[in-house]
Amino acid sequence: MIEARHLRVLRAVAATGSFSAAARELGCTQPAVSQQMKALEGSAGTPLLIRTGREMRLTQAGEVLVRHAAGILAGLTAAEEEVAAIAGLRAGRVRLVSFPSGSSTLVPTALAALRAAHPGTRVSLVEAEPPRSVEMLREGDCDIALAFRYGSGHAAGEWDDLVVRPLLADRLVGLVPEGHPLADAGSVGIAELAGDAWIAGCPRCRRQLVDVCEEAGFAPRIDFATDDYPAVVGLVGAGLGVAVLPELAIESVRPKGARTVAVEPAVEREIVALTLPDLAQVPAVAATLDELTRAAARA
Amino acid sequence: MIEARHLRVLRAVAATGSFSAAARELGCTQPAVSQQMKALEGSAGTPLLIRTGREMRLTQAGEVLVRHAAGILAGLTAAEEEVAAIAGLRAGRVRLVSFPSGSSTLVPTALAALRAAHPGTRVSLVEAEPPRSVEMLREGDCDIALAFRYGSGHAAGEWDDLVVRPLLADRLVGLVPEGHPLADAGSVGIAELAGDAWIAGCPRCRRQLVDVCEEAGFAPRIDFATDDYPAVVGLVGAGLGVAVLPELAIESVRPKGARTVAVEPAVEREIVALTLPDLAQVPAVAATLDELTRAAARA
DNA sequence: TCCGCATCCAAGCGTCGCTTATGCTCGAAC
DNA sequence: GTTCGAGCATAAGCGACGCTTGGATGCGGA
Repeated sequence: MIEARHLRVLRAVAATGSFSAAARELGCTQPAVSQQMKALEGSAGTPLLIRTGREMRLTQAGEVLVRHAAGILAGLTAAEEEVAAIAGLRAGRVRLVSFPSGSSTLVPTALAALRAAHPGTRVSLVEAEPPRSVEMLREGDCDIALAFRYGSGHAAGEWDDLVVRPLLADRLVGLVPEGHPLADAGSVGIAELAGDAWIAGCPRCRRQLVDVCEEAGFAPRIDFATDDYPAVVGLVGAGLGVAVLPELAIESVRPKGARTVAVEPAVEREIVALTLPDLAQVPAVAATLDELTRAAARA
Repeated sequence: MIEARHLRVLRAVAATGSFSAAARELGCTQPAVSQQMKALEGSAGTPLLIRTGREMRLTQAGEVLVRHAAGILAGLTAAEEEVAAIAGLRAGRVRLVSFPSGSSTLVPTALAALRAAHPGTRVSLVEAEPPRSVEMLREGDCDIALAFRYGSGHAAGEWDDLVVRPLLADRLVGLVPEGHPLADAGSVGIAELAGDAWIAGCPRCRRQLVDVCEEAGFAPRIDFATDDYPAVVGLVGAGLGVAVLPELAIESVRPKGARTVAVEPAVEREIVALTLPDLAQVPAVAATLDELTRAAARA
């Protein structure tokens, strides 16, 4: 097995024509060079250098090795540089999966900051709801999954094998049509909306809604359910019902004909970024996580 | 510094998807693979593998390294094979320098045998007399020099720094024209030719002739001198004088009009093959030396 | 003939890398 | 639910490798 280290020394010897000069160039002692060349000749099975008096010449086999050394060492340094570029955030790719309301608020902010700090890193964004996004993460189809969970109702240990980076707590707010009796109330109890028609969000949010209402002593009459939050806002604005939905989800929606009210008891969902333990050590992934955290802090 | 050995292991891990399987393939233990991968990740500065449950996947940096590993390892094995071909006499080149009478007798026999035994080795042949041939050897312009020396008259230690492979002892024979009084003598003393005209050979042989004659008590009258031995034979055959010359030199010459006689005292020149100590270890050079020795033994 | 330069050689020592042995986790089968 | 097998990580021990230091040798130039 020829070692690349030996080829590097051989090249230096061939270039300088002397063991001592090669040692100076390589920053080691002359016996080290001498020993490495002896070792290389041993693994080559034939002499590579002929020491005739003062000068040092290559044998045919030595010339062959020096010729190959150029390509091999070039390949090695190219590999090192490419890896160093990834490690140093001058290159690299992160595959991010986010739920819809996250990808319209947190993600753009974080990616803009990431682009400014490390222009070489590329981020691809795909939208998926949990648990699909977590599944993708476990299967290696993405590097970071933005997900959310409600304080209650999520199985403990669900993400125990993952790195969970909390980003922010997203409060649920009520949304009622203008003209609704409670439209101008600063805060409403959830039970006060027991008689209204409801418009629910995504399946997990709908389940959460049902749980909260049940605790308040009633079962909501759900007339519509859609995971398209702008559509929810539109339905409420059209007077078709009331809704509770995450603050983040309506941040980028103009609530035309609808009014937001605080609801009691206060309910929050926790928005987190998930990744695999090993991926958290990857520089580009870590940097993206940091920018997501920073974007959440600014929100 | 990324080591080729690590890349080989990484490639095996990527191919098999498991440390244990890679260890089996590489013929070592699983902890060895584990440690090598940890070392490689250390020198790369970023994770290369993600261990998620059962399966093992590559990170982007890992993919980069595996991609480069193909070229680097291919280059290494190509270099190893080419050197092994030289070491194993399936390739290689020997530059041979010979004096003229050697190149017409010993050399063809040896090279034919070498070609038969190792068809891959190529030999180039150039003619030069010593000391020019020895000079070429020292300057790296050839690998083997065929030379000769007389038992007396050569400086001791002249070739002390060289490898001297004795090939054969070449006896000097006398050559007289047909019709010469001694043409039918089985053996003649050199002094009996004191009154004849002489035809000398190459400068060194001429010097040797003068020395021998001086010891016999006379100075030869040299009418012609040429290093072209067939010409010497021709001159003697034309009755222009007598000569002593190496047996080998006339072996391939038809002595037309001349007769060979043994001379007393017997004089021999020693034909040797010279090479540099390091070159003697080169397989193709060593094989050529061996074939020269064998050819000399058959002569 | 002396001196400088370069290589080789031997000894000492630190480090590296492999192996063996052990613990742990995960996934599958019963 | 429990057991079993496979695979990875870690620690200890040990052998070998490779570097450095110091000295000897040899060649070439002044």
